[in-house]
Amino acid sequence: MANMTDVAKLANVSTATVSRVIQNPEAVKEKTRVKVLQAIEELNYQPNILARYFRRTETKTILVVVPSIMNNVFPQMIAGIDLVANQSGYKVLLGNTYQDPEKAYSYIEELKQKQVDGMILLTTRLDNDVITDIADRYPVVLTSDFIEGLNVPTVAIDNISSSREAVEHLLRLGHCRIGMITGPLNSLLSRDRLKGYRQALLANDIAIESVLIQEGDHTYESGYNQMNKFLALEKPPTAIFAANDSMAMGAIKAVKDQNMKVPEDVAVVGFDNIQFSEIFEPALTTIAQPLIEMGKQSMELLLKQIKGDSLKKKQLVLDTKLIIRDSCGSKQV
Amino acid sequence: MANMTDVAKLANVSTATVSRVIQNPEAVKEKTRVKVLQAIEELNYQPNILARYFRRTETKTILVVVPSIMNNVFPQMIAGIDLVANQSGYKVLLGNTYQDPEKAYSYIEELKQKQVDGMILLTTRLDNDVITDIADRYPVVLTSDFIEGLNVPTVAIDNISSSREAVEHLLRLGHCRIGMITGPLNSLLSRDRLKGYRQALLANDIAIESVLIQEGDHTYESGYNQMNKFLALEKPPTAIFAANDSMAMGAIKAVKDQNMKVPEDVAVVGFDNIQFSEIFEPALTTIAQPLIEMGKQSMELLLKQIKGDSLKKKQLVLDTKLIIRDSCGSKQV
DNA sequence: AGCTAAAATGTAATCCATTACATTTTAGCT
DNA sequence: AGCTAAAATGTAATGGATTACATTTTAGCT
Repeated sequence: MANMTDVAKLANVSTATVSRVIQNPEAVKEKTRVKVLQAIEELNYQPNILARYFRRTETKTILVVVPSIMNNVFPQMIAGIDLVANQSGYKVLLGNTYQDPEKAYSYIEELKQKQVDGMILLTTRLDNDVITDIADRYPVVLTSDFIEGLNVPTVAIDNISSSREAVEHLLRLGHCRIGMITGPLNSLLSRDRLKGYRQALLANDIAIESVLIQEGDHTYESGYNQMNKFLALEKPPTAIFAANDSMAMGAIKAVKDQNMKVPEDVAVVGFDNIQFSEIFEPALTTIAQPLIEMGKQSMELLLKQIKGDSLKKKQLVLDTKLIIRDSCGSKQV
Repeated sequence: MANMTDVAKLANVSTATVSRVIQNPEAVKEKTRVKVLQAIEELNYQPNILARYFRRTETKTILVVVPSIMNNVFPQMIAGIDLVANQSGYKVLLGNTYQDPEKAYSYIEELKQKQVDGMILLTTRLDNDVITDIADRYPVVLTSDFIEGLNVPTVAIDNISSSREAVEHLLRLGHCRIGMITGPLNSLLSRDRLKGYRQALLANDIAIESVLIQEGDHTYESGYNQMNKFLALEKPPTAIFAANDSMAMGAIKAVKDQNMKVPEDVAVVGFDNIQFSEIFEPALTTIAQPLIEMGKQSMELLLKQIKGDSLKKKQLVLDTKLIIRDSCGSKQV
């Protein structure tokens, strides 16, 4: 494999000139440029990227840390990230944590060791201090989990108001006994969605009943199981807000298995708008997150940091949208 | 940031010794090792990985080329790859092609430039010659698309016999007018699944009718549309083999929309066993691909190549499994 | 032609770990 | 003690692009 020196010799110039032809062609006279280009062609020269990375201490690679790529929402976010990254000449490294904070910390090491130019955290269970610390020192974007009080670049949705909107939709349809199946409450995101539920009820003078709040774990099965608890109640709820679509589907399945109907007997609203929620029967009424857009914006925000631009807006909150389909039985908004 | 020379000075040894302590500790006397380790500790030294990569011409990174990460089957394969890669100290770079061969070629460049140590292609539209060529020169694994006649390391399933099995299942249930919705026939995978369908019918002395074969594009919508064509036939098929689960679901939806029932009026069998096929109603009878396992095995195969081991078996064909659920209306095997 | 500023090019240091080869130290033996 | 083989350590070259700084060339002007 030919190196830069070979090219320089053949073209009868210095390596500096060859380098300039590659990096910054306008800085080289037309005539020399052509000469160098010919030499490159003739030797079939390709710059050694590893040498460049080493010299420049940059890798044109960013790391996306994700709890599990098999989870429905992440591939879309990653697709958005990848799209922008590609346009800007960056590569995307995948970091599965398998929910293990240990793993997450190991990815931070990669950032410290400059193996990557930046990092996007799609949700996290890391210590706030740690996040603040590395975000201070390296390009980092937090996506999806907005952590109040943290001054870290973030792209998120407003989980509280979105949940409120979902519940308000049920209220508007006349439901006043509304149950909620939450996500794991050790995560802020889950607590926020619960908070939105509470706010909506309170604003409508409906008392919060703790029997109407069940904690799930975002799986279809947990939605099924928690719904069964609701149905076993003396006075079951007439509507359910599930903190994500998988649980909503599980809940609906439980209703069906009791020979009852959705939305006639129980209305269900979900959250996420995963691909399948449209195909599911009844088609799920749900809160749509702009997943791809979130990915894109995260990458944009990261790029700005990498370039060293000062960020006017560090925290982006994107709009969600209530998608009305069939699981709540309403045609109007 | 301290470098190796700093450590060497502090520990009063040469950089060679420091390097050995890191790479090959047994080669260093206990006493010196401790001394060096202390110096490393004291200076908070971390080796410059980029320098190492450069020097060694290896990056401990592999590239996974995927048409679109948003497609249902790929995240699972990637998860399998990632698992094994992690265990072996490799990182996974994501290469979305967005179905664009141009993009795929650009990823091959990364391989050539030694930006990655190896590459796993999850399906591809690349020229056979190109694949053979780079597989000759670099560690490469082809996953999912088994290309006959190509002597390239491959992990795949037997699409032909799996499809045959799916159709035989329908035959066993007494169907003799069986339609097929294929994938895009410019892909070998799709043609193989069609071939299996043909073989099953022929083996049972049933003539192939071209009206009973419709080409879809793997989307839910195409399944829906092609099914409608079948239903418009004078003598519609009583059973359908869809080349993937999404199309199977679309087909079922079309049947339902005509106020007919699955499996009573039309039996449907799919392919892939995506997560959702279990939740879908009726739960899909389908061919399960061992996606995670395929990912794992691909990575193992790649690792062997990277290590330079000779491959006893270059081509792995993993078993699929017919998962009988409700969409064909059978309880027996 | 002669001068100057700007443009183009060259020189050589730099980034830092790795490793082939050379040298020194150690251990085991008579 | 003296010898040898083995173990441990050191020396210094190497990988290849980048770039600050120095030098040369060019263009534009009087």
